[in-house]
Amino acid sequence: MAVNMKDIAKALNVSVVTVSKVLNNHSSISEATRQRVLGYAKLHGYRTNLAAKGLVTGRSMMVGFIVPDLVHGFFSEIAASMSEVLRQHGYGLLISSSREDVDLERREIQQMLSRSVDALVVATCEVEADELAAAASEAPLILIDRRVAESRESGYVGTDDLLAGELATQHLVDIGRRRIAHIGGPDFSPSKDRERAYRSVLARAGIEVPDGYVVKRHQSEETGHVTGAQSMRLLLEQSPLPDAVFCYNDPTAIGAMSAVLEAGLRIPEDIAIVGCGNIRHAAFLQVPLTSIDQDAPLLGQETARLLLDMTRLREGDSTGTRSVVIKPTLAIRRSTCCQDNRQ
Amino acid sequence: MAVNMKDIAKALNVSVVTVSKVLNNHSSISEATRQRVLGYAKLHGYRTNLAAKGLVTGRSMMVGFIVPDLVHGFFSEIAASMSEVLRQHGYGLLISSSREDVDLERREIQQMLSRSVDALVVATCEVEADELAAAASEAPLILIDRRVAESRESGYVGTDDLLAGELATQHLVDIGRRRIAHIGGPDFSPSKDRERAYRSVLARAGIEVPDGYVVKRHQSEETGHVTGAQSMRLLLEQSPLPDAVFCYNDPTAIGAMSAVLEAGLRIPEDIAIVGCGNIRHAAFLQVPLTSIDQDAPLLGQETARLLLDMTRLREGDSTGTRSVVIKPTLAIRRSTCCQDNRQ
DNA sequence: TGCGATTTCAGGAACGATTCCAGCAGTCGA
DNA sequence: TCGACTGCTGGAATCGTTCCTGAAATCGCA
Repeated sequence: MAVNMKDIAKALNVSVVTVSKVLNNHSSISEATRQRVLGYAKLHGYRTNLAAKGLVTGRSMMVGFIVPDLVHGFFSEIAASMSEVLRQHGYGLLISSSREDVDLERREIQQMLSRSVDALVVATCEVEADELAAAASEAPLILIDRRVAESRESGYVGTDDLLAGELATQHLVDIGRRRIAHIGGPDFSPSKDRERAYRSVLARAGIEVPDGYVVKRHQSEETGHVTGAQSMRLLLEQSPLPDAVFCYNDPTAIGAMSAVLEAGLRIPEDIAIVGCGNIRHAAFLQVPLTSIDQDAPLLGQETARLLLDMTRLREGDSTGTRSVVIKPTLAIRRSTCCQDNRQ
Repeated sequence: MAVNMKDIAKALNVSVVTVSKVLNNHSSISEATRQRVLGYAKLHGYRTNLAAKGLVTGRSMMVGFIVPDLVHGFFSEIAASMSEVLRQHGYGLLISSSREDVDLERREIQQMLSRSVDALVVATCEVEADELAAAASEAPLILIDRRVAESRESGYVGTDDLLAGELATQHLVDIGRRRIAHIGGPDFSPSKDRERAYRSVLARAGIEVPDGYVVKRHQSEETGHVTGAQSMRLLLEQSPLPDAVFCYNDPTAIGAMSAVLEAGLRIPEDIAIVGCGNIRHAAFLQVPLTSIDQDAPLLGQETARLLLDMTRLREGDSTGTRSVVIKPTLAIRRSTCCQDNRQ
């Protein structure tokens, strides 16, 4: 069933080269042959074999995307919008999940390179920069969401996490809270920056952060809301009790909220909660959740753009920027505000 | 930087064939050469070029997955678990979204075939079976979630949607509701089966379905909760007012719930709601949502299994079954039950 | 009519790997 | 001493494309 160039060439009594030229819109082919080839190709449903094409052109027209968790709405939203832009440029998207496992991430990067992707997008859980630099030397690499210390070699697309932390914390200060706690995340740049901003906003406002007010738990296996609830229970043992919590992401905030409600306290009256990520159903939670919107679709689009730039770079036409940082915004809802401000 | 077999062969003064044999664990290579090749390969970070390998073996070790919406948790959960199983067998996953667009789906199928995937998994929005059959003749095809009329050629993995509809509706009957409405979905097998089951359970229970009690809206662009809310508003104009609604999926149910609450009615006291899909945060919604659990991770795993079977099929070793139907279960929460039964 | 210039096409090599088959030492048995 | 066998290695073809070089055909023009 599958027709290839050789078949067409044989059937039409021309050479394979001629067929190739017609199919790639090269000039220097007579209109008559052109039509014959085109006609036969369409009739028999000829389809380019991209693997073969890639072998000789050196471009597979595929982009690899490695995420820590595909089910996390943040990443799937990025994947979706990225894929959409890439598709329009003829690129396919090869996705795999590292499940927050450093070793697996390494293997998957190798695997992707083995499939000779034209570029690699990684939301890394890898701390060492060498491995990534090594990968970057083989294919254009874009780090997404999580920045790594020395990523000179690679591009970066992410959120302005300092601003994210600032918006969230400042908002809590603005609504009059003074005992503001924080639930942090794993040791990657986003949570570190968010925590840093949290501390500096409070310092600027002259508010102290008691020792037990910052909780971080490793969330290797369990999903975010489980660790969120556990962390919140720790905070509920503090005295004085916090009157607000900034959670470094939404799943954590969801867990925190359920722990607060279980303890018989009210949101936001007793404890206000801010999350980060603004997941799809944030407005429909037990208490509609105030959250920092990172605009995941935009992140995906910008990544795709940068990617296209970087792959074109080989062809000499560099446009410069290698790093895109997107400003987050605050979506205020019931969890920090007595008036239901559903967006 | 990139080392290939030719480089290794040249450096070690052996033939490419010898290198290939070592790397593929062929016997009939002396231990000495074996070690030399292996050593050199490891040292220089040799990596198989899977595109080249695929060209000659005819197996690209990639599976294509086409979904209507990547962001929908149901599909991303399937993708994640499927990818995990496939990964363990050396397969990569090429994902793309059809955005519920028949034309786009067709183009993406062609694109995947052009990349010579070893198998294709499609949650189709196509109603005509011909195109799919054509695709199936070129690569093993598995339909997922949505069944198409005559899919002899292809495999199928999905939920027992009749049972899903039955569980949901029967549950509403069991808790004493009698004015049970339904919000249906687009014209694919899952929603059709769920509606069919809804009607037959009610008929069996001797409960009538008034004319305006079944609402269906096209949800081309908007996300589920928007159409859910719109549909619910239509139901709220009915008289007598329904005292329960079975929504064909969770996003719709979320929208329906918010419309009910906005109208100043209580869930479940005035109107009970059942969804389907049991999305990740179903337990943390405004009112924790009773939902039909389709076990998306299991669906993904079974798809991967079936896939592996089907690709092995060429090699003569067929195991028979081409179709897997998974029994859903009922997850009862507040939206149908006054006692908070959070799982 | 003949020559160079120009269009139009064909052939061969390459891309990186696999696979089939042949060849070449050695070793063993007769 | 010779043939057969075994163990190891290499040559050549192949997969479907693209790219580069070169040849044939056409044409204009002297």
